[in-house]
Amino acid sequence: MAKTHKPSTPIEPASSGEGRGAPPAASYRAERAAERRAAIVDAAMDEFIARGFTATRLDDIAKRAGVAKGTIYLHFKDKESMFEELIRTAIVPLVGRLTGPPPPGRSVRDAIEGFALTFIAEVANTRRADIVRLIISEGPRFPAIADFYYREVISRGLNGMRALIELAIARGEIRQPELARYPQILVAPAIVAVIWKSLFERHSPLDAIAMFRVHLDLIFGERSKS
Amino acid sequence: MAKTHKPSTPIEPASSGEGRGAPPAASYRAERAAERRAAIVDAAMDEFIARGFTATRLDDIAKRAGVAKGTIYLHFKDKESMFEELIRTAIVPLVGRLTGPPPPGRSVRDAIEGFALTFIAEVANTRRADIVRLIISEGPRFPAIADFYYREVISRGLNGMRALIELAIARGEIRQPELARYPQILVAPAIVAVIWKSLFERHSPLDAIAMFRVHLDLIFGERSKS
Amino acid sequence: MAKTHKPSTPIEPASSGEGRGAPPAASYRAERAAERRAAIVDAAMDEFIARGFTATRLDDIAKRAGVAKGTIYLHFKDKESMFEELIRTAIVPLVGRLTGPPPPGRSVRDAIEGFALTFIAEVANTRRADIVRLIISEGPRFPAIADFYYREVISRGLNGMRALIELAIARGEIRQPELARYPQILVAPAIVAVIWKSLFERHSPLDAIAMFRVHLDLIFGERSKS
Amino acid sequence: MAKTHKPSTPIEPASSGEGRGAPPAASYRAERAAERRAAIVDAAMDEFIARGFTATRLDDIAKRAGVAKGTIYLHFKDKESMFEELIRTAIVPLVGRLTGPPPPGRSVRDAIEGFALTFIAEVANTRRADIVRLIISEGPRFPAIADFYYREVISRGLNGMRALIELAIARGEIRQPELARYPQILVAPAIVAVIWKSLFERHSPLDAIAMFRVHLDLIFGERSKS
DNA sequence: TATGAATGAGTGTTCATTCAT
DNA sequence: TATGAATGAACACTCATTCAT
Repeated sequence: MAKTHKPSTPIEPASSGEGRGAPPAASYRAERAAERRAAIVDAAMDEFIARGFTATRLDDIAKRAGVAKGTIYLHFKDKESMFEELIRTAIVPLVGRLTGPPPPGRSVRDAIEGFALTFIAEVANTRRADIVRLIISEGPRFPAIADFYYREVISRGLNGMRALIELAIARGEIRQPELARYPQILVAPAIVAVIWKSLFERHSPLDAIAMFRVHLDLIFGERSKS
Repeated sequence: MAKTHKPSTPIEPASSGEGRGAPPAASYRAERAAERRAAIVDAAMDEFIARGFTATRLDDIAKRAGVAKGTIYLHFKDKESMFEELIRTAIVPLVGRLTGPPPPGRSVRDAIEGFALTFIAEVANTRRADIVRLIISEGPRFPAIADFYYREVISRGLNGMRALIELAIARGEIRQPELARYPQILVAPAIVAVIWKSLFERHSPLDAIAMFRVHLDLIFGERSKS
Repeated sequence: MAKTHKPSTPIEPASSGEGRGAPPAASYRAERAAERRAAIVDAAMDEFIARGFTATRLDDIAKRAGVAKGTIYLHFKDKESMFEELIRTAIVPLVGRLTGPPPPGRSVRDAIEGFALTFIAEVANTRRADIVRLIISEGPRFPAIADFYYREVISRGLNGMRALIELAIARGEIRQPELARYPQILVAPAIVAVIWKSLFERHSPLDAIAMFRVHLDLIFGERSKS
Repeated sequence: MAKTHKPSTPIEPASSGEGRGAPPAASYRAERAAERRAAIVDAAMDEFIARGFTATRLDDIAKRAGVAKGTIYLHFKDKESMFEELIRTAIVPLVGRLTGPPPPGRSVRDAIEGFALTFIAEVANTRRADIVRLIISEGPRFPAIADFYYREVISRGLNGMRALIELAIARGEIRQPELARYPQILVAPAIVAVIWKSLFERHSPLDAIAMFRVHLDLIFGERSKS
């Protein structure tokens, strides 16, 4: 009954007409609404992750969020659009952090390793891993989600990776020019780690970071020191 | 909507059995029962793949299989055991082919490449890719499936891979001894290819075989010719 | 699985055209049919008693009788007529014994006591008690059964009782002439005993015979000795 | 078909309850809920009486009660607990009236006759007779019902009767001390009357009250006048 | 005659969605 | 805005009955 985890995503209220700078006194209602919405989003995420789209009951979401069932319909048109909106808002915040900053003065390997560590720490080892699994699960039934995800995350991410790889090739860090054609190879172990966590962690724990380092050694050549 | 693929698994009738004094030659009844069962299995696989476990309706399976709803219950106890049995019988036949034969005189790379080509041809580019996705999707809700799959497929497969890697290290084909600790790296691109096919093939087709060859180049060093 | 109780009623084969004196050699089939029918009747009785008409499954009857489900339909038109026929054949044999013989030289009390002891021994303390309960249960839904039972058992039985009561009044054994108008009073404790056995025997066992003797004492006056 | 009787039991809403700050006066919602629940209880009683537990369809109950099928599940967990709860609430109110008040200054016979008249008027000649028949019918399949009924009704009722009988013996109204051991005899004709009404009233009407008076004459001796 | 696989209408139960309060 | 009782379509599963063997 008790909710112990924090909302996975910062949510902005979408219902009221008041902007950010509305008088704080009058916006009490809007704040409450935003809180409720956040609670619903958070509860829904948990339930969808645990049961998948179809098997999730709005009743359970409402109970977990501490609101009445009807309240959900004040924030979302129906179960399906709630799900789609959830997936969107859950993933977008990640993209900026992962593809955003280009490499400073460090080696490309360090940059990629930094991204990978961030990804593994913030995705593979958190509830977000299950969101990725959820996208894999429900994607085919929600073309809109697959489309959105491909457009906003996959293609951007791969382009970012490709740019890094090309830079590394130019710098001589990577000697496999073909790799630029398949940036998926670069992230494949991270994807596998995410799936592994969801399915087999209890059968045999996996040290995603160590695995990824070995993978980088394959690509960049073994590290001299460290 | 059209069913064009062949039944994914050869199924033997499990329930009927011929009457006491029946001629040992396959009786007409037993044959018919086996046919019906195969039709149900095939139809169920299609539906489960298309909709996931919960959203699949037995009515649709029956309609697609061309039998009455009640007939399903002559072959399976309930929806859940049907699903579990399907997953099992769909995957097991693969394992033998993929882990079975140890490398003859060829190089380890050739052996692995052979396996990978088989895997990609028979899984990534067929309906079985969706079965893998189904396992990823429903695994967490069907611990029995995750258990079975880990025991029968994953651990065996990884052990096979590890043995090959160690052989390659001994022979000097691979220079990264750490790779033996993470055989997952070896197969990661194949997994990613499977997922890609299910979700993004229509956004951007992926040449799984070419990708895997680049991956092998990373591991074994670039091929001189070919 | 094993059937240990004996068939509750002697059943005559009703299907073949052969009379009783048919050549014993040629009647093997008829005998087998009669056996099967008896097994079905017996199994059906058990199941109907245990579950009532609607909740009884023909599958269970067939299994218990050791025949195939279809075989039942060779002997009975459908579930409903099977039930009605069962009730009829189960009750009729009793009527003769209970109302049949008029009192010889003994006192009326002894005659009634003899009947009552027979009834209690052969009904209240056997499976037949449950048949009575079954009639009470299903009677309203099977008017044909209530009609039949009233005609063949109740009215005859009450008339027999009434005759006995009037005889006892004429002889001075009973001093309550009104009793002849309500022969039900005479048998009421036996009915109550039957119901009690079915419902409350495990809560508090009831000595039906002793109770009935006390009841007879009320009617005939206390017995001088015993 | 027409529903003319009043709901058999005053029911209080068990599930809804008024919101936190709701006025303590019975809210409109709570009233409506109680009404609906009463309608369901009433309709269910009718259907169960007419068809027995298994043959009764929730669809019919809902239709008769004028509610949707799902509404039933707002008040009862499932068909079985609905049935058990119905039986309980249908019987309990009777017990108080029947066993409650000990005899004032009147003769024991008058007290018992008073009880019997009440019982016959309120049970044998009303729908409650069918409830008794229902208990007889379904008791063996619902041990919880038989247990409850034995505990709350039978054992209390018999104890009450026994106390009355012993009082009558002490006062010299009854000369059969053995009767105290079988209070069932006292009520047997009432039970028989109840069953008779359900099964054979249309074949031959029974004047339960007159019959019971004759029975009392047997026990207490014939009444001087009347 | 006997079988039991196959059928499909029927039933209990669930749950997304609505709407009076 | 928030509620949660009410709805009713939908679905898993059952079982009396049929019929090809």
